[in-house]
Amino acid sequence: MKPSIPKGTRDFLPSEVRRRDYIFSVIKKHFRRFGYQPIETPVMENLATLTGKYGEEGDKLLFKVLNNGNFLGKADADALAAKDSDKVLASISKRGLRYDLTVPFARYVVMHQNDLAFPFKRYAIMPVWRADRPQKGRYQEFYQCDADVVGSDSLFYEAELTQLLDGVFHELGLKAVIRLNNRKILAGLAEIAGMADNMMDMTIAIDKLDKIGWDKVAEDLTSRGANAGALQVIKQFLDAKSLDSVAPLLADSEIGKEGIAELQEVFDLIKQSSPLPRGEGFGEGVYNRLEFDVTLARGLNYYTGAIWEVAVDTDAPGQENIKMGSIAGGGRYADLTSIFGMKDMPGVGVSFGAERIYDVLEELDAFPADASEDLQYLIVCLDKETLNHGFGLVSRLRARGVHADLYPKAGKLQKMLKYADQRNAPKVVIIGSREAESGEYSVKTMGTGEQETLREEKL
RNA sequence: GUGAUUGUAGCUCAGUUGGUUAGAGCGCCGGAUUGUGAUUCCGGAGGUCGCCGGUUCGAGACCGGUCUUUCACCCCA
Repeated sequence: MKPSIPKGTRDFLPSEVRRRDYIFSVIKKHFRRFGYQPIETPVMENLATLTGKYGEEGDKLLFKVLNNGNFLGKADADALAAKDSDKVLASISKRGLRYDLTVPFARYVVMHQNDLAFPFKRYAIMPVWRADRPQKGRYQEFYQCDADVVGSDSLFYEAELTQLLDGVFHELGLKAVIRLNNRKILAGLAEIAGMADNMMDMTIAIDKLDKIGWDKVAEDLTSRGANAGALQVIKQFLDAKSLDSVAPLLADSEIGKEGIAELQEVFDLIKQSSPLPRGEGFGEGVYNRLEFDVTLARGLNYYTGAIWEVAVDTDAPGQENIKMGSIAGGGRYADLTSIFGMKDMPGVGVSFGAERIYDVLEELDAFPADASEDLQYLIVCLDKETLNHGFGLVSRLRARGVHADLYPKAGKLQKMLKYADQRNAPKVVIIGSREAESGEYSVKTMGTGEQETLREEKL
């Protein structure tokens, strides 16, 4: 049979895995730096845990796991006869693959509340699955890197998560633009525009402003039930670029004013407490561009306060041609655990899209050189008699912590050097009868082709 | 889920209005060079033309279906 893998999934070569590990390790380092602790949850959750958490669209994108055994025998016969997939589902599938890391985390917090100290800060770097139609930068299996804190509504966390986002992209050498908004501001807008009942529709429409322009957004809004008065209010709102100019427009909305105050506090905190060296960054207290963006809506239903979205800064030199959606995002959710029976447990978190970050770094050729190199020495032997000597040498080098490998057959040097080249070995130790006798090894540096004679202690 | 798009050697791709034995570059293997890779020269191997069906005397090419790729929606990392 012809080998293949499912749509939207990928295999990774060793060099790719090393570079992915590099991204994960940078992100993990910053998670830990900010006091987040690792947890793990199963790749499968009970389907009931997942359904209804991501909206109607999200439910369609859940991967369902078929029950074991004679699942059709136990299926809802009426629904089956009627070919009603949605209805028959409950009787043939009780598990599903996780769609993100946040909902399983909420479930985890509720189940382990007695073992956790609140505020509880956790991170997780794990794959998630979505039955979406694949595109570039969009896969059915991909990793998310999440940091969340639950059990506090302190705005310090909004500030520190912004610093965390900033720190990761700074270390990765990627210029990013971090956009920040607050759902309460959007709620306030919906209120004064008379669209409080369909705020979701409104935010989805205005989220597309920079992509399709105001005229199309207005069209979209109208089809979603906005009248002329509402359009005017929204237009005026979207034209206000700064927090200061938005604030007066929300003077009549309690929730809107709250959102403004919260965001202002977050920006102030970040600026006042900035650890940046003098002259770094854009004057907002972080390395990357940090902006208030009133058009930022983000899809996930459960966000209630701050929302982030991070994109590649295409104004930065060398990054002009990068076309990629958001590479990180997040937000505050007032109430994610109550559906699992735990009240008053606000949370806030961010998520890094490692796959997209990989694609961007690849396109920018921004991976550090040593991210694709692992082996330090390859040992090659010219004849059978010296092979055992070579195995002794490689064993002693490994015992010292040196990354070393042995070519397992005596063969033509030509072939063995070619193998060393493919293995990306920076140095090759050549053992022939001369070297085995004297203990003076010929060591070739592959990059330059130069060769020197060294004793074992010098390796 | 809707509408497009792609698939030929390990990789990137040619392949004329349907016509003999499907090609190139790179890579791979062997040799020039039995102690020197990445550069040079010579030789060689490698194909179910994504898959299934149809039209035809004849299909890599045309038609239908299906899978996959990419893209726009929807939504999202």
